[in-house]
This record gives sequence, C-alpha cells and structure tokens, in this order.
Amino acid sequence: MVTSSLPLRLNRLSSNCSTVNLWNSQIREAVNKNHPRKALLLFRQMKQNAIEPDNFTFPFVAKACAKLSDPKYSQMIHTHIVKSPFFADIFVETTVVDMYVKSRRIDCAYRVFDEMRDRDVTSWNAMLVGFVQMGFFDRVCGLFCEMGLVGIRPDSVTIMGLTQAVSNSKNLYMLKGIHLFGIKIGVYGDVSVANTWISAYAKCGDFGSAELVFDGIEEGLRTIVSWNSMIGGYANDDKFFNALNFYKYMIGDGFRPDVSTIVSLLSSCKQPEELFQGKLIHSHAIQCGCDLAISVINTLISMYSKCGDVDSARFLFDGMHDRTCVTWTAMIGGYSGKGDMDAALGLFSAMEAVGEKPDLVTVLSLISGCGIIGGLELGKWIDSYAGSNGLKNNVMVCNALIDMHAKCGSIGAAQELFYVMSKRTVVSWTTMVAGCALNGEFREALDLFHEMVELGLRPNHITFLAVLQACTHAGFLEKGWECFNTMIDVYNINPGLDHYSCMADLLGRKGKLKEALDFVQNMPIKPDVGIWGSLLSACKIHRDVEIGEYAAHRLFELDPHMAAPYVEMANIYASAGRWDGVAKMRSMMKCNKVRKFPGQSHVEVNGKTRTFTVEDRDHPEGILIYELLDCLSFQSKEDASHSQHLEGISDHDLR
DNA sequence: GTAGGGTTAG
Repeated sequence: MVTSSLPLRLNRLSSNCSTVNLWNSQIREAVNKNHPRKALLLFRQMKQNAIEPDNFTFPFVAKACAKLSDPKYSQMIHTHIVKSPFFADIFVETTVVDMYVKSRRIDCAYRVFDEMRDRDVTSWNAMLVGFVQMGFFDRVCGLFCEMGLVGIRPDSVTIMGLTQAVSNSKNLYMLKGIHLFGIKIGVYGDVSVANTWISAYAKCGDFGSAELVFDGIEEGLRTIVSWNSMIGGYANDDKFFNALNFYKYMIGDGFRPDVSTIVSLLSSCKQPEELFQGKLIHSHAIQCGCDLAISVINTLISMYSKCGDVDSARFLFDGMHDRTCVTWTAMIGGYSGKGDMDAALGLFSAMEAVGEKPDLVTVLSLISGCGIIGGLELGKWIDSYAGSNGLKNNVMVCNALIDMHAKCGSIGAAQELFYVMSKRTVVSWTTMVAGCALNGEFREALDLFHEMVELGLRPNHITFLAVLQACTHAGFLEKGWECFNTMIDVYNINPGLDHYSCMADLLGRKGKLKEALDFVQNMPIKPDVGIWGSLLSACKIHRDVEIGEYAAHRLFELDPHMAAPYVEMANIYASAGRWDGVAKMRSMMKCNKVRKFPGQSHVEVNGKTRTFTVEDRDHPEGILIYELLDCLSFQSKEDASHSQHLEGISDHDLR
C-alpha cells in the first residue's frame, strides 16, 4: 500500500512545488507593490485550492500583516504557521516577531521570540526595535545586554535601534556613548546609521554634533533622508530659518524635496506671523508634486489653522476625499484652538458619523478647547466621553482634563482627578500647581510644588513658571525670589522671558518699582512688551510717574501702535494731576493712528458661550448685571478688609 | 525568490 501510493504522493508534491512557487511570486509582488490585502486574499485562495504554503510563503504573508498592523490578521497567520512544518524556521519566526511588533502586540512578539530555538542578529534586532517603538527603554537595555552575553554581535540595525531609544529619552550622554560604540564596531560608514545619529542629536538639542555627523557623511553617499534629518531636526526645534537654510543647500545640491521635507518645514510654521512662510512652503509642495500626499494635506490643514487662517484649512479639508483620523483631528484642533467649539463638535460628530474613530489626540484637542473658552459643561461631557472610551487611563488625557477643569474654575474636580489618577508625571504636577495658582489657591500651589520635589521629581521651566505665577498673584515676594534662585542654582535652568516677567511683575506689585526697574535693566535677555507692560501697570497702581514714563517709552519704541501703554500712561498722569501729560498721550495716539480694541472675556451660561468686553452694556439685562457686579465688588472689599492680616497679600491684589 | 533598519503629519 505504501509503495503504490508513493509515486502519486511524489507527483502531487512536485506539482505543489511548481504551483506554490507561482503563488509565492504573486504574493511577493502584491506585498512589494504595497497591496497587503491583496496578498492576504491570494494566500486565502491558495489555501482554498489546497496548495500548501512553504517556508517562502510565510515571510511574505507575515510582511503583509505587518503592513496592515492589525493584530487580528497577525494572530490568524500565526495560527497557520504554528500548524505548518515551518514553525521553527528562523526566517519565518523572525518575520512573526516583526509582524507582532508592527501590530503593536509586543507581548505576543516577545512570546514567539522567547521560545525561538535559534536566533540570529536579525531576530534580536526585530525584538529590540519592538521595545524601542513601545518606548520600553529598560527592556531595550536589558535585551541589548542579553544579546551581548549570548555572543551575538550587534550590527548597524542594532545601533539604529539603540540610538532611537536614547534620543527618545533625550539622553545626550548615552547618545554619545552609542555613537562611539558605533564607530568602534565600524558601522559609521552606513548612511542610514548616520541619518539616525543626525536626528537623534537634533532631538537632544545638540545641533553642533548633528551637523558634524552630516558633514562627515562621505560625498555622494548623502541621501534625501540625510537632508530631511537635518531639516526635520531644526524644524522640530522651532528653528525655521536654520531648517530653511539647509533646505536651500539641499536644492543647491540637486535634491528635490519629498513629502518628509515638506511636512517638516510646514510643521514648524505655527504662529500667525509665520503664515507667509507656510504659504511659501505650500507653493513649493505644489511645485514638487507633493501637495496631494495625505500627510502633506494634513500638515497643511494644521499649519493654516495654527497660523490663524482656519478658512484655508477648511477649504483643503473640504476638498479631500480620503480623510484619516489625523485629518479630522487637525481640523477639529483648528477650531478648538480658536475656541470655536460649535464647529469643533460639529466635525467631531461628522467624523463619528462617517465611521472614523476619534483617538487620543482628537479628544485632547477638544479638551484643550473647553479650557480656552471656559466651557465647563462641555468639558464635563468630554470628560465622561474619555472615561467611557477608556482614555482616562492615559496620563496625557488626565493632565489635559485637570488643566481644563482648573481653567473652567472647577478646581475641586481638577484636584479629585489629580489624586485618583494612577501615574502622575512632572506635567501632571505642573498642571496642578498652575491650576491652583490660577484659582487663587496660592498656598496649595506652593505646597504641591514642595511635595513633588520631596517625591524626587525634577521640576522643569514650566513648573517654575507656575510657581512664580502663584507667588506673583499672591504677592509672596520672598518665596518668589527663593524659587527664582532655586531654579538657577539648584536646577541649572536658565530663566526665560516669562520667568523674568513674573519676577518683574511681583516686584512691581509690591511697590518695589526701583528694584523692578533695576531687575529688568539687568536681565540677560531683551525685555519684551509684556515685561515693560507689567512694570507700567505697577507704576499705575503705585502712582510713579517717573518710572512709568521710562517703561512707557520702551513700549512706544517696541510697538508704537499698541494702545494700552498710551492709556495706562495717561491714567498715571491723570492720577498725578498732570493734565499736560494726559493731553500729550492723546495727541501721540492720534499721531500714531492708534486705536483701542477692548479685550474680550468668555463665560459659559447654560451650555452657551457668551463674549463680553469692558463696560459692555449690550446685554438685555445689562442694568441688572451691573447692579449685581457692584454688590459683589462691595462684598469683596468688605472681605478684603477682614483678611488684611493674611501674609503677603496686599490691598492692591484684592482690588 | 524568504527575516530586522534611516527622515515625516494631527
């Protein structure tokens, strides 16, 4: 029986062999042409035709799954492989590890990797890159050590993985170590390695080293990616002009910009003043034919929104036929960023209606929009939406919600969330400190700050800004100085314009005008309108004509068209009975064609946002509102006189 | 004919 069936089996095997080659080449072609679904379909048809896949089939199919990055398909293919005779093939198993890594199932990837009998450098690299992508820094280090212990020599891919890992944690010291190690094992000539080093150094803020690596790439080996790494590095650090310079050199060197070049340059235009530059890059994108790529359009939508031209953003959005979650989020973010929550929510429901699932970033931008307009009711709704979609396990979402609650005046809810969240980062603490400062809980803000320091967390420049703001608003002069000096001496943080501004404001409010002026005149960075403005306001409170005049003149020099300094100075003159000065300010305003636009505030009533300005009498119940307001300010003055004994809080702060 | 890798968006 055995002998009679043998020729038949052999015959079937050989026919399977030639057929399977045919299927393999078709599947390979589909994968290489970036049609992963077609590849999987071919695989299914192959099985339906009772053709057994071989050790060449599976790596192709696994690659298709990796491209789809859907754990559902990955698991299905893995089951097929386990049942096949090739489950222990090193090539096949390594692709399975990679497939799970790309489907973000790092647990499955590790299980397969761990059970492999045979592993070469490629298998280790696949796993290492997986940990890098997940941001598991400790696992990366652990795996790298282990690989050395079992005698696997790292190669250029290993170095790239390690480089990315340390650049994500912005560890310049370790980056230099890996750079040296790479030179030692001889992979520095690999242009891909050099490219990762360039962007890693840029991410760590060491542009000198980034340029050195760039210059060190052998002439003729430089690729568009090398240029993009340099341009992207500068662009990500908001150094638009350095990025643009490299862009010019790149063109001069005969390279044409690609999608990545355009995206990097566009994403560094985020202020209304940068709209012109953004448009310039847009025109370049059209010239090089990149303007139809979805990532470019998404970035354009975001660029136009951030630069204040939401209509252009919407025009692009409406003209698209393939919108991804990023597209919707960019547009929603555009509306949220300017406080147009009606439009943002309209798009949010439209997005859900077309079946596009909002993700973390979508929700984050809606939350921040609520904070901008002080829309507590809406904020609460998004809070519960985040909760029911499992997003409240995410630190960033919790931080945004804390910020939103604090900005809407609901400090209790902010505190509650802060104490129940499972993991608090420096950002969480900073947000809470700032929230307390904003809501007048100055002591609480300082207590929180000390608590975080005691817990061993390292406050950053934003934390110190929040603490200084608390001190300024509370009028805690000594505490303010203490924090300012601690920041410099203990934490080696260079104070920025905002920190100087806070200190100047604090000194001014406390009536130490001479000291404030001295402080501003001796600061190492050029004082801006904010600093001179707060000094001028302090002069108004303390009726100091002389220093007021000095500050006002600095402001006139910086921007002669700004109305506030003329008005403030006129008030200072008026309170000193200097009517000549008042008249002079009026004529200067006229001469410089200065017009005063009143500032606006927003308040949410019954879910609807209302805008109002100083002396706004437009509301139908205006009279009633102002009566209530008088009543409230009378009450607060009464309260103030009772709490005069509170340390450090002056009468002026309570006006 | 089979595996891991460089820049980039909300």
